[in-house]
Amino acid sequence: MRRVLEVALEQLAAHGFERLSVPEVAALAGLNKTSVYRRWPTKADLVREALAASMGHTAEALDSGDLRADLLALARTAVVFVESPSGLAVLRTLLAEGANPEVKGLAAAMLHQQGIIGPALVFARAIARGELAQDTDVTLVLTTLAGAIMHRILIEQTPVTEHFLTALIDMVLFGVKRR
Amino acid sequence: MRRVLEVALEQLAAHGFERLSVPEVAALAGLNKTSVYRRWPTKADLVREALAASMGHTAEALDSGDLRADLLALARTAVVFVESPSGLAVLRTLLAEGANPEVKGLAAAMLHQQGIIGPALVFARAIARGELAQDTDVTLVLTTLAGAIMHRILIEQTPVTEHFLTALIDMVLFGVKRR
DNA sequence: CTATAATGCAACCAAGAGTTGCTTTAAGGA
DNA sequence: TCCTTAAAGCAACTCTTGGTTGCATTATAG
Repeated sequence: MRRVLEVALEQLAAHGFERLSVPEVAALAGLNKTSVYRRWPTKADLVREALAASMGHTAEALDSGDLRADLLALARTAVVFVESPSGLAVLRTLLAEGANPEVKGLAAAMLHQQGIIGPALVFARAIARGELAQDTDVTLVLTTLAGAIMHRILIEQTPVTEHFLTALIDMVLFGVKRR
Repeated sequence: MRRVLEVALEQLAAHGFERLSVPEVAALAGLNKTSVYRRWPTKADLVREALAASMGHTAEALDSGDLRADLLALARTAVVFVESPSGLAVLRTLLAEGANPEVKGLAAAMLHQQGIIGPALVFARAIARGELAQDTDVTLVLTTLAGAIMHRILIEQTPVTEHFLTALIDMVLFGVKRR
């Protein structure tokens, strides 16, 4: 039974939500499709549970007293998530099927649960600490960091190295700190 | 007949390649599906022609003598493309259906034709001019700029304002120029 | 006015998602 | 060991949808 969720996740990552076929998942898991339909009446139910089962650990908030260190740690956990099957699945789905509301809520909830919120706190503290200017455009920085990482993973399809991460964060931090 | 291509493009942008239905496109265009199937035997044929018909104008290389100005101009034309129906369609499709080879070649060709190459030249000239250090990590900068813009459009689904563009480029350029 | 090409149309086929009713298997308790 | 019950299997069916085909209709041009 656990096998079904694994297969569903694989299929989701491989083909996206739309092309995912419940009967096929059942077949690949060695089950009869009726068994699967019995437990998960809709495709969304199945996918939801598969995604939920694949995470469990949320990123805890960090506070090392240094923005760079906090960001690096945050980025590392984010990358681990985004490079994981479920992370890839969520992102791909969110990007591709941004229209489909059924999917959109599902994926967005996932991203939130996964602590894509943490960063806001980290920046707030950096500003309170005086490390960043009061009027820092936090949104811009977040967009930039997240965008670069996703571009690297989804489009260039290149693994995110530690070197890339430090270079990226150093560049952006340098750019944002003195303006 | 031209109407079919327009509708196909809309549908592609709205639902992605996989969910695009030829019969539905025909209906929306006020044609009988047989007429459409006659001219474009496969979905890929239809989409290919729809995309091809929607572009035509490629970004010409820029050389204002100032990296910031060149980048801004380049980014603006890139944004125009990415925010256009065909651009959105290509990107969404490329991201979502990166697996599907049929689609992959189609989308990749489009991106290339659209001059996502230009930036390399611009940076080469900036380095030759001495505006950037010899060992500048051009790839990182490109990844960052492209990623931020795509994140903004595809995930945040917020239009790219002039203000966002200048803030982004200023931040990144500042970060990369002195290190 | 007629020949030819383009379009419409209705019927059909095939595949795949999801449903249903019933049978079989498994497991646990008396 | 047998009986009860829950879970899984299975086959048949429905319904939707993509795609095909043969033929009728319209239009265009020589």
